[in-house]
Amino acid sequence: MNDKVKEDVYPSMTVADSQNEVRAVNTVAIGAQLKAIRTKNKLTLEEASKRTGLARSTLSKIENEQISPTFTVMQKLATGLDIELPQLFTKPQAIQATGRRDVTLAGQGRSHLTSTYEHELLATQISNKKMMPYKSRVHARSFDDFGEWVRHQGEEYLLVLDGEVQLLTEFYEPVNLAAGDSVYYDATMGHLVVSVSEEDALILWVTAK
Amino acid sequence: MNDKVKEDVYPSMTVADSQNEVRAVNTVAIGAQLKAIRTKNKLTLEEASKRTGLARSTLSKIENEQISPTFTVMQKLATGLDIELPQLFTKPQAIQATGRRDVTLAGQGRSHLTSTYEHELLATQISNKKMMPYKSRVHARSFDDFGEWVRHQGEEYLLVLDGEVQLLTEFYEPVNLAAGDSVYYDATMGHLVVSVSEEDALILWVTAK
DNA sequence: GAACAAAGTTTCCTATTGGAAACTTTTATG
DNA sequence: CATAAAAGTTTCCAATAGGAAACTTTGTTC
Repeated sequence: MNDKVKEDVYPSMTVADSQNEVRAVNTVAIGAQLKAIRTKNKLTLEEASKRTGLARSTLSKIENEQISPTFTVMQKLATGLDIELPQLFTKPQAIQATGRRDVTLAGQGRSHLTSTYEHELLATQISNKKMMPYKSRVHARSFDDFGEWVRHQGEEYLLVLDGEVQLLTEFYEPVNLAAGDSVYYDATMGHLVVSVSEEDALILWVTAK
Repeated sequence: MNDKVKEDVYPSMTVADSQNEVRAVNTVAIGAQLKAIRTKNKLTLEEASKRTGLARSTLSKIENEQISPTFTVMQKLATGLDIELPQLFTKPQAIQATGRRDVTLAGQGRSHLTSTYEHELLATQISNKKMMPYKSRVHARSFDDFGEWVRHQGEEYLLVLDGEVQLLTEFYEPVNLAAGDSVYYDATMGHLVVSVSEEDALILWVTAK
C-alpha cells in the first residue's frame, strides 16, 4: 500500500507527495525500441528512410545494435517518425499501474477527515499511480476556515458532483461552480474550495504531479 | 503513425493522442546544456572526464557543438554526471499549467463525436496539462461496437456520473459500475466501456500519460 | 516451385566521432 | 607583470558512424 504517514497534513498535499518517488528514466536498447516503433507503424526500412532522411542501411544497423547513433541522427529519427525523442530509449511506460485495475464502489473509498473537508480516497489499492482521485464533502465556508492558502506541487482537476462551491485562488477572482461545472488549475497557486450551498457540497478531485 | 485517420476509430486514443503534441519535448542544443550542468556542479572538464570516462577533449568538443555525441556517449554522460538522460537536451521542464486556471461550465466543453462515445472535452483552454479530463456519453452497448480493444499510453480514472456502465478489460472480468462508482486502470491494457442502463450512461474520464 | 519483387542485411568506402597529446588561454601567486 | 599551474581548446590519428550499392532473405504470383 502507499502512504501511511503524512496523511494528516493537507490531504491534497499528501496525495501529491505520495507520488514523489517514481519517474526515473531507465534507458533501454535503442535498436529494439526503434524497430518496435517502425513496425508498429507498419513502415519498411525504405519508408522510414524516406521520412528520416537516413540511409536504409543506417537504420538497419541501428536496429541491430551494430552502431550507436549520434544525437543528430536521433533527432532525425524523432522528427521523421513523429515521435518524442525520449521514446527512442525509454520503456513504453515505466511501471506505474501496469495491467492493473482498481474499482471503488460509491462510498467504499478510504475516508479521511479534516476540519474543512471530508475526503474519500479512491483507488487506494494501486500505489505509484499518476493520478490521485478522491471525492470530498466540503465543510469549509470561508477562507478563514483554512487560515492560509493551500499550495502543493502538481495540477488539479475538480468537478462539482453536488451542491455549489466557490473556488478561491491566489491569482483569480473567486468563481462559483455548480454541479456539473469543473475547473483545472495549477496547484502551486494558492487555492481553496468552500461550500456555498445549503448543505455541504460534494466534489471530485483528481491530482497529478 | 501520423495518420490522422484513427481519429474516428478510437475515441480515447484520440484523446490521449491529443496530449502527445502538448507534451512536446523540444530538444535543445546539447552542448550548452551539458556545459550548464557541468558548471552548475562546479566541475572542471578534467573532473567530468573522470566521472564519465570520456576524454577531456571530447567533452570540450561536445560543449562547443563541434561534434554530435553518439547515444553511447550520452549514456556515459548521464550516468557519470548522475542526471537523467533527457536532461541533456530538454529545457528544465517548466511547470506545466503554471499559475493557470480554466473553468468549464456544465455542457460548455468542446464536443467530439464518435460512433461509440460522445465526448465533451474539458479544460481545453489549458494546453500542456498533465491530465486530460472529459465527460462522455456512452452509446456503445457491446464489445462489437468497437471491434477490438482500446489501448493507449497512460492511466485512466473513470467515474460514473449517471446511468450504469460495464467496464470490459483484457485481464479482468467485466465489472458493472453505477453512478458514484469509479475505477482506475492502466490504459495500455485493452479496455472499453459500454452502457448497460436504459439510456446512455454519462461518465467522467481523466487520462494521464 | 520457378521467377520475380520487396524487404532487410552486409560490404565497402568516406565522413565524422572520440581519445592522447600538443597547444592556448585563464587564473593564481610571488 | 613574470611565472607557474590549472582549465580549456585544437590537432592529429585511430576507431566508428553513416551512405551507396551489392548481396541475401522473405514474400508473392503464376
